Amino acid sequence: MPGKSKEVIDLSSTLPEIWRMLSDVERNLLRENARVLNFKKNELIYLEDEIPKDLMCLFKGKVKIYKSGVGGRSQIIRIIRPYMYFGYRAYFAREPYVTAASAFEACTVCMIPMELIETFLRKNGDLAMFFIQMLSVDLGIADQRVVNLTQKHVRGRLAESLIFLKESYGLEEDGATINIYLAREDLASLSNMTTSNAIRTLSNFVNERILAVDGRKIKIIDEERLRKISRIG
Amino acid sequence: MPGKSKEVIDLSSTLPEIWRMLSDVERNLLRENARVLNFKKNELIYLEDEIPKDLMCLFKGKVKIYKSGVGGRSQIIRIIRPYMYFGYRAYFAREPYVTAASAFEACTVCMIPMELIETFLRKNGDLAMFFIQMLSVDLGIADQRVVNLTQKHVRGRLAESLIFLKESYGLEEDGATINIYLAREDLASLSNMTTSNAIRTLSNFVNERILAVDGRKIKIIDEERLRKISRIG
DNA sequence: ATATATTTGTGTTTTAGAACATAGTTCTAT
DNA sequence: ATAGAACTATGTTCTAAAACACAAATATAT
Repeated sequence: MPGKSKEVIDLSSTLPEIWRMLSDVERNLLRENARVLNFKKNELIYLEDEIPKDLMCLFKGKVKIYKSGVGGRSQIIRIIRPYMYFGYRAYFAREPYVTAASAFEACTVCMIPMELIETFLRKNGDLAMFFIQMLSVDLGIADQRVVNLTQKHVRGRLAESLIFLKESYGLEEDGATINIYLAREDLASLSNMTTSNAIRTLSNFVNERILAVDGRKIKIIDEERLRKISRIG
Repeated sequence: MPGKSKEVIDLSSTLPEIWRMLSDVERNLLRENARVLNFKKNELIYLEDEIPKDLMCLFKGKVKIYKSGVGGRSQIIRIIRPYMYFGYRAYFAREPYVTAASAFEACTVCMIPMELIETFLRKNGDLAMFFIQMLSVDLGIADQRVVNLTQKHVRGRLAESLIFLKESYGLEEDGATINIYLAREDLASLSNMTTSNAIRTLSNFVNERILAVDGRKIKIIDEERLRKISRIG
């Protein structure tokens, strides 16, 4: 069970886009209804086929949104970093979740009832546009992803995922190590390949001096080359 | 150049969802700004990298939304049937188009300036929710599509496309012929395979008495089996 | 601390589907 | 009506990536 935190959170700084658009009355309602939950590493946040109830905002940690495909093979659809919103699409579509979400590492998530969000945005054009824009951006990314995952070869797909991880979570103090430690299996599921192929292609990149790998730590040595591999597929 | 039609269109019946949600003043504005254009078969409606300006509603005909991928290989992202809206995602995301649209067959399209739509929905929660819901449904479909196109085999992907075409455009009077005539190349681009493979797999389905094919006419003989192939991949 | 499970790494085999080649057929334009 | 282009069909070859098999290295739990 996820732990319920009772500490006081300053929503004006953690949910700035939404907070800014609300009236005082609405802000009070938000404060009263928002809950903050903690999840342990690998804990499930929501499951496929569940009924969506909350808008979620990741305060701390890393989350993967994934889908189980043909023959149980799972596929990471997107990854969430702090202060990104998630979990609202299915509610708006009036559908159960078609994806699941779980914590890559210990997480803190703010949950806000979707009913509340919907009443807010029905009266607030700016808030409505905020969600419309997020959905539109995500839909564009999904369309792009269809082409990338189906047309690029394994090297291109892995290179792309590594760059994506770097842009999402940034680098450590050394200016080279990607700031997320994934299992090879997750790297594979993000790049639509088998685990063996992720391992093999990663070793190839190391031999070609594009990366340096130490367990789950991945250092980008030659980003230019990595980007080129991603581009040409 | 697409032809500009001067005939009077009854927007209350062609754009019922939007019309219903507007005030009289807004309806007049809509009438004054909506244009109806005709496109010939294979004519381009919009192009990748263009700046999106209009919400489009297909009144007549069939439209494909596609993306050119790695090495010029093009991929159909979705297909539009009458009274579906399209062309608005990129505007909302504040991006140029990342897809192109062209007419499978002669089309009539209603164009409404996006600025107008945005001002409407900023004041109208129901209209905002209408777009939020459309985007949310489409995003769910795109997520599902990523898994289907990457994990299913050619037979599964083609079977799925055929069922999708049937559900989108329906059957002819004989209750079996899919009501759209696509080139094998388009069938391939919809199912993420090469044209040769689309042709070959289609012939296999004919040999297995799942389909009957006469040129571009495709008859579904054994829908149950087709659905099973689509399901198991 | 030690047993058990999970993850990583590598070599080998198999296969689905792309690429290529060629020919027949059906549109389309003048 | 006829030439050229585009589409459809089928056989053959080739290759990327999956599937499988087995160690070795780590992590996790008792």
